[in-house]
Amino acid sequence: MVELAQVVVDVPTMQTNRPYTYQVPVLLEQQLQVGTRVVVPFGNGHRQVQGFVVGFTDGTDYQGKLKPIQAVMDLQPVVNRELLELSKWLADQTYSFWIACLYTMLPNLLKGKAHRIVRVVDELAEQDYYDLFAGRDFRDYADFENQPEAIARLLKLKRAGKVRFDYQVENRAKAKTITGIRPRLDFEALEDARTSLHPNAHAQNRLLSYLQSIIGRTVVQKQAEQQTGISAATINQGVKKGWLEKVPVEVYRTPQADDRLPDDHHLEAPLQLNADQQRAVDAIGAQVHSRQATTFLLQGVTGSGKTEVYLQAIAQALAEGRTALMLVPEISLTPQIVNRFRRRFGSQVAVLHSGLANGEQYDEWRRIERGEAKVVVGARSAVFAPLKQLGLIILDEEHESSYKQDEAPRYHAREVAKWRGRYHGAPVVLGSATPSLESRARALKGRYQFLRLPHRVNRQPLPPIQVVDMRPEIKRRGESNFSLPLLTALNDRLSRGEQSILMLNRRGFSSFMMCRDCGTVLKCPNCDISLTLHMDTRTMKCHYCGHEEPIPQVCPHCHSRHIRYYGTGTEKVQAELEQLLPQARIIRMDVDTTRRKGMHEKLLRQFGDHQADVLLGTQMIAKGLDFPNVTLVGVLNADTGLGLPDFRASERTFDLLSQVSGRAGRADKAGQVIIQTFNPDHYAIQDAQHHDYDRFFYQEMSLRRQASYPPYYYTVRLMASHPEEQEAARAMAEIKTLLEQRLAPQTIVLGPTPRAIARMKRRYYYQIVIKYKQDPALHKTLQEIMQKTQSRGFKDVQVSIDPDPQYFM
DNA sequence: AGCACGCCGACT
DNA sequence: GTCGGCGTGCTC
Repeated sequence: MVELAQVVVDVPTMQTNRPYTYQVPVLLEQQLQVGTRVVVPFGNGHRQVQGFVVGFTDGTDYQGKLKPIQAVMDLQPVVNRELLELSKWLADQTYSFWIACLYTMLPNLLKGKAHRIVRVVDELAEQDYYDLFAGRDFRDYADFENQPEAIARLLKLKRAGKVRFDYQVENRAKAKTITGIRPRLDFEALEDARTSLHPNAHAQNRLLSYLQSIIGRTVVQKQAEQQTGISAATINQGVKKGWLEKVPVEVYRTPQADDRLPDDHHLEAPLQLNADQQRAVDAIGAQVHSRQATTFLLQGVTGSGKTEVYLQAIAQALAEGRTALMLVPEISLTPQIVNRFRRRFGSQVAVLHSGLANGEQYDEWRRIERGEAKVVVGARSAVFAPLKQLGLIILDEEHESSYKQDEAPRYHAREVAKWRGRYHGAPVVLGSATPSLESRARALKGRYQFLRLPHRVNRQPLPPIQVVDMRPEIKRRGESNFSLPLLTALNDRLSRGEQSILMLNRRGFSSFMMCRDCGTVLKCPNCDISLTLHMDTRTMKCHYCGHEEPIPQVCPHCHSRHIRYYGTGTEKVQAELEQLLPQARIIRMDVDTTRRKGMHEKLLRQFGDHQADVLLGTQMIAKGLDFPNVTLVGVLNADTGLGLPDFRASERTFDLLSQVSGRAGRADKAGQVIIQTFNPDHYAIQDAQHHDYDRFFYQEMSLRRQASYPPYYYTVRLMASHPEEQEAARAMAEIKTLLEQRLAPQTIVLGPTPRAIARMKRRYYYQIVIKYKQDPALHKTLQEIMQKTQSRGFKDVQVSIDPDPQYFM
């Protein structure tokens, strides 16, 4: 009985979203395993694609002739049984392609690159040969991109049988190697060589005795040269004479390890815990020990020592011979936490996030896969780290929306973590100072085990928060981003040599160009949204599609010269601040100043070294920063997020304000927080002012209950887009009819409505929001919709389904 | 996705 | 008549 392989191919469409059956050539039988990548022929012609072996079978219903697998790309499976199962579950839960889920779990380099090669197979006309192939007999098809005439000529030649298209899947995953040297002779033979040397050949003599000292070992050539002073030239001579050979040595591309970190023999000792921390560590440790997949909610105020609880719980998992996963929202923003883990656990720590270079990402992944790294610190996608024997999973700042991926597959790391916890019998700890309403509600219901750290470790009170009503300020002093109290406080810090952080809440706000005569706002030609002014590049940019154009001198509509920019951008605030406080040194941090790799860390280091007095930035500065010299935190516009049409607007505002407040007075100096707002009476702002999470929680819960929103209801968002607005609307109307036929009567279907940004990238968007408590028909119906929208009735309609969406705009 | 097949209008 | 446009269906 011949075994056949089931392969999921890299063709992300609904029609091909299932395994295909292939023959296994005898030569490949040994290497082929479930979870290895393969190259398979697919479709007509000579097309080949990458695929994953997901199983073996001995028969198939398929009537046609089975094709053989062409090549095996991996010596070892790249997806183990757990992750294969997880990928299947993920595809089902998020209504996405299995192949897309597999790639999401793996480092980028494991996505093969498909090359189309155009090969000359028959005599060509002189002109064609010269123009298209420049004297060679093959070219990469990609070279002809953006040359439609050339492509047309190639297709013609193909039809005439003069050229052929070949396919090649390139395996981009390669280990980095450096040169090592290894003796080829034994001690006596090297000794013989030495005695027959010319007496003047001192260098070679030294080389030979060095080789004698490293018999049976391989040494990195660079190291050998440094240690012994022997030159590369001498080593090359030795190779020629057959004394030694050069061999490639595999090395890991390790991401920015801080050189001040200790080696594994001088690791930092655990800190003394207070009673609350100890109780938390004990509770988690007990579940690690008994392998219970309990979910904990660890709610601790800023500065309550959550991280130390994590570290000690992880140490327990390691002591039990298990591994641990630590997730943080945006790791590139928190280098401090990575360093803290490295100081405690040394080289057992691997770091995994999308900011790494592909090579680094791949190498960290392999260290984990091989069991060399036992603790993984990483962002969202690190939840798929191939750790075996997982003993503990931690999600810090569990309320952060960045744990939800906002493109397909739209998974939430929290749910994946719980799945893996169940698989391994590992507890999951959700940590936050301001838990999501969903998590806190589950903790109260007993679905999660609730742990609290109500006290700060240093026993310092939380900093006082002053709320400044901007309405009278504006009346008194005119348009300004700075109220008098804030300005006074800034001046005060400046004279005392202390530092300040200023945050501009830019959500839903940016600087746009408007004509003062006719009111025309400069808009993106592809999207239904105004263009944003970027002074650094002196262009107008669309934040949605990337469209860019020069800053207009006159209004494109009425040709008036009175075209100005409005809105509050960080640049504009910086300019105003420079005028008000000319002596202050300011560092601005936003998407523009941190675009370049490493700029983030650089700016933060500069601020930490007190090379500036004020750090001015957007949301990105709110998280995890810990600068002892910062005693003032100002929020310039606390409420720009409140007006958004999103039921989580208040929650986000409360989280953000609580978060930034924690940045002031972390060490022995007392801190102060000033929040400027036009809504001083809003409960989100008031409760943040009084550090009162509970009050906010109950208030917000009652609103959610009234409006039937999470955590009382679950939500799903469906989106459809089409280049023609009516087509998008029509498709959605049809989907709505289907939903109403199938779903339970208690389920609420809202819409279809045009999205807040109705047009993006030349497509019109409509959405439907489903709210439900329990609906046995929902899952099947949504799958049916994904199928149905492939048919001709939905030509050019793109439909996406977002379970538990984080944003509704 | 990428390709072949097949139907239709526009051209040497 | 044939060339090439695009809509349709299939890929183990």
